[in-house]
Amino acid sequence: MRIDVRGSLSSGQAFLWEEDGGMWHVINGQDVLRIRGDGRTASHLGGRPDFFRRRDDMARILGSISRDRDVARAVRLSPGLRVLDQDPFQCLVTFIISANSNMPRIRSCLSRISARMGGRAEVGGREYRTFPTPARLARASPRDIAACGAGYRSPYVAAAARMVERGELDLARLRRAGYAEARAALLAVPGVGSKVADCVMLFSLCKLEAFPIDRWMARILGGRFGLGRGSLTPRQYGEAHGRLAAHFGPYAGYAQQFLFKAAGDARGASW
DNA sequence: CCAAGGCCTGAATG
DNA sequence: ACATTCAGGCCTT
Repeated sequence: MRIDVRGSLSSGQAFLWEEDGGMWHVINGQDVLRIRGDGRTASHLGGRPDFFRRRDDMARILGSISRDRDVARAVRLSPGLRVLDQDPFQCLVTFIISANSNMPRIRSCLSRISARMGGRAEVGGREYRTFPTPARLARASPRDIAACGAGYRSPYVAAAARMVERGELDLARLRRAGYAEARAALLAVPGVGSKVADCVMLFSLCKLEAFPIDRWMARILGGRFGLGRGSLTPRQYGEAHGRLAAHFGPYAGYAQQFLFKAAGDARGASW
């Protein structure tokens, strides 16, 4: 199945990207990815990032998660949707900032952080600002970060950058760790709760069983899984996550992404 | 562990 | 025009 580049980029996983003459340019950490319409990806840094997780066995994954009727329908609606494999530090900062916010503001805040603190990269005759390194962001004060529009999340972002810079949070190692270990390590970061941890794990740490339950997902699955309307307490989140992981299986994160995309499309979301 | 309240900020609503 | 409300939660009491 052909990868749906636009749909995947605009499904709430990534925010620093733009379409440019039939191509997409994505800021992924210190890298700038040039993505063609068919999903073929070139790295400015010269590595071989698997941004669209092409190594995943999609037939197996779709077969597994499509045992659920709602997921099967969502897959039929957006068969080219993919879970992205993003730069972990950028992803961590992104979802700390996402708390109690909305997509346009998340994007504008991240854009300013890159514009003011990111490196420069010339790609296709245009200059891009990449995402700041942990070291660079660790040097920034909460005021600097607040000036980018992060609001009360600013000290969390500063603290997270310092933890990564000092090696107290080893994101590269967590990519190879199990779900429980990665989750525990992330929850030790200020500004990171269950939901943000699941986002970081699914979108940048290869934990395909992670199933972020945000306000949207709570509404989408509310009746079926007894999630109720209000916000989930940590205990409720844990119990719900257990039920969802058991129901959707080892690729529950993919299921979540298809459900989220379908619900967003249904209400005519403009992102 | 649970509940309630507060929180930057800005677009959308009344 | 001006005041609430609400938004992909989390932290503190």
